[in-house]
Amino acid sequence: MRRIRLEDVARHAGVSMKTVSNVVHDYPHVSPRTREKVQRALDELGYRPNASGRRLATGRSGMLALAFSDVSMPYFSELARLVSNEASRRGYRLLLEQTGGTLAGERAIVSTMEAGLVDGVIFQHSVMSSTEIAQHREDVPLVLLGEGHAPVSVDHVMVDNVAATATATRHLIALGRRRIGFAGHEEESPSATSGDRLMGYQQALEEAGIRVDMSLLLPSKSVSAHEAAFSIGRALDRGLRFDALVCRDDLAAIGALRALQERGIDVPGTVAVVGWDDISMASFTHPSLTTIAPDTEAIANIALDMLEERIGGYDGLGRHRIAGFSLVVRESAPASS
Amino acid sequence: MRRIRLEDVARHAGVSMKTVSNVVHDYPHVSPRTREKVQRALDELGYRPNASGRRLATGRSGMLALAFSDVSMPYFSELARLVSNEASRRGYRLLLEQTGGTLAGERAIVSTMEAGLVDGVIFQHSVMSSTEIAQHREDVPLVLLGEGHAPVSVDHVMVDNVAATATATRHLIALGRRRIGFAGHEEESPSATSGDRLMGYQQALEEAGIRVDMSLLLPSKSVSAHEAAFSIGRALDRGLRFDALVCRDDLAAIGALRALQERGIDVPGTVAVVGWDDISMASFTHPSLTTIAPDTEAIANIALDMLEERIGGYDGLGRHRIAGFSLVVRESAPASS
DNA sequence: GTGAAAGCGCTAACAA
DNA sequence: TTGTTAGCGCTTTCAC
Repeated sequence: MRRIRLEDVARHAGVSMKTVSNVVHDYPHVSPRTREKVQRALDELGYRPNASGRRLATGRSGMLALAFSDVSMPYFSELARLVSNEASRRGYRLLLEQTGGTLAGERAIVSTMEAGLVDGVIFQHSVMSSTEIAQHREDVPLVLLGEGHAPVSVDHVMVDNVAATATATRHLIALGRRRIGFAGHEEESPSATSGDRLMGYQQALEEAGIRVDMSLLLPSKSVSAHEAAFSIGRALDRGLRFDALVCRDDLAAIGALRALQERGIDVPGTVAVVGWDDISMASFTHPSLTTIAPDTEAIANIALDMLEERIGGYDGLGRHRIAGFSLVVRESAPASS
Repeated sequence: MRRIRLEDVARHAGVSMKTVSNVVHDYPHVSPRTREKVQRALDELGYRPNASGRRLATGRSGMLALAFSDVSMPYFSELARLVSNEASRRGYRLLLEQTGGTLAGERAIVSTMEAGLVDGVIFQHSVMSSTEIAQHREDVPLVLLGEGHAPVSVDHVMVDNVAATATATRHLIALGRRRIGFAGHEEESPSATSGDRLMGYQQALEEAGIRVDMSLLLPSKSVSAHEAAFSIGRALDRGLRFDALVCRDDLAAIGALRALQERGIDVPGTVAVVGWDDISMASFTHPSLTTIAPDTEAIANIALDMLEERIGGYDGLGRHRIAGFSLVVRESAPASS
């Protein structure tokens, strides 16, 4: 059984394709009689519009791509949920692209993307230089997410990671902690995200007159709970001591909790821990995590707003927007009371 | 600057569109000279094929849809990662669709999907009847994931939830536990998944001659760590006692750990807990979770295999495939030693 | 080995 | 208000 086309419906109803198209699209100027007649034909034949045809004719695909390293990471999956919901509210479908966090993966996304596949791209890059991204991407509307310097030509939304991490660090200082470590950043070539967070950490320490002790920097082989637990555990076993830990993200914090608990070290009694992201699991760890909650809803909305403006033809310079954050105080680093 | 089309390249190279197309697609029968000439034109003009055009001509979109309730749930996001990777390995892009776990949401996915948008759909439904899905979907290749009875016409891949949950329950029995509860299923109208798991739980108890005590069934308002923690906590506060808990999924188990810890109840000493899914967080809870690990890689692969066969024209009856599982023993319900 | 031309299904400008 | 028609960019017979 062949697919039903617009033309079939037109013939069946005894009208032109244009009229059928009008009915399908709920155009105002159709006489009730015609409309009804066409509607009946539509129903009888079970017409389903063909997306490719429409796309070719309009030049719009109705799809957006969301690209980042790995959906299975809670921060990204929670972001994907928001972006997907908001995109479908705005009439777009969402294409998911994973880069694996590698340069090759990010390059593949950027260069492979065929013209006309998607109307716009939201891309959280981590290794590729944003200038390189901008070059390849002059043809498709693009919004960059996350840290790093965006080139002037490209829209960008981020959270002030430096300020946020400083806030978290100050919270620990207010708790009376002095030997405050930082954990979970990449061992070699830290990402822009890690860089900013380290900077905020350092800033808050210096502000309080605490010297930054390099031995309290505990990077891990990769950004994951597992590797963080491993490297923090190893440091503890070597005899390193600290009374608080600022973690690169909640996964690292969860790894930290694990490493500390395995060694019978009390959290937050002996070591207070703060995370970053406020993934939903953060309320359910034991103890629950004090963490930075970026305003992901704002991120999703701003990104989509800017993308829609670009799709709509806006062609100005790249905009640079900041989304908010807040410190969510839970058990792993309670209020100083 | 206008987009470069195939025709532009053809004119520039002084050949026909067909020849350019041949070069683009690496067709064998092109003379080296022509090939080189065309390639040069391609490079000079910076040609990028237009996806919509190709799609319309070939009838293939190169896209698959993956639909389920909510990407932010760890089981789904981890599944999405696998499916996305495997799909792109096979040359497909992945469209993400969230149903919100509601009937309306599932219906929207199924009926809204325009023809030609995707070449196939992988759908983990939870409320919609599979017969209804099958009806709406005669035009697009479809593979159903998860529990529930699939209609004969539709391909389906699932894990034997009854057997798996029975295995988990037997593990608790072998540990000497006798008052074994079940937690985290939906309060009203349990999903097929919850139903199967409850059945496996019951089966194992009966096998061991343990009477099923209805008061040990602890449903929650919705499937989430939060609601599970709430309803388990409330039961404990009412004085209910048990020595083990089979949880509907890892999120429920994480909620259970939380509720138990808040009340100072030792896990696994006083209460042993098992989960379902083996989400990556399961290794990092405190104590880490003993859980059922479905073979999600197999699920992803089998689903994609079947989908590709359908796309390739296979038109037989629906196949019904079973993916494996294993019990991963961790701290929350250790080996009986 | 290469070219010409007829679609794929839909939209939109222009007529009527 | 409705119809006609020329594309959108690519693929693919079928000649040459």
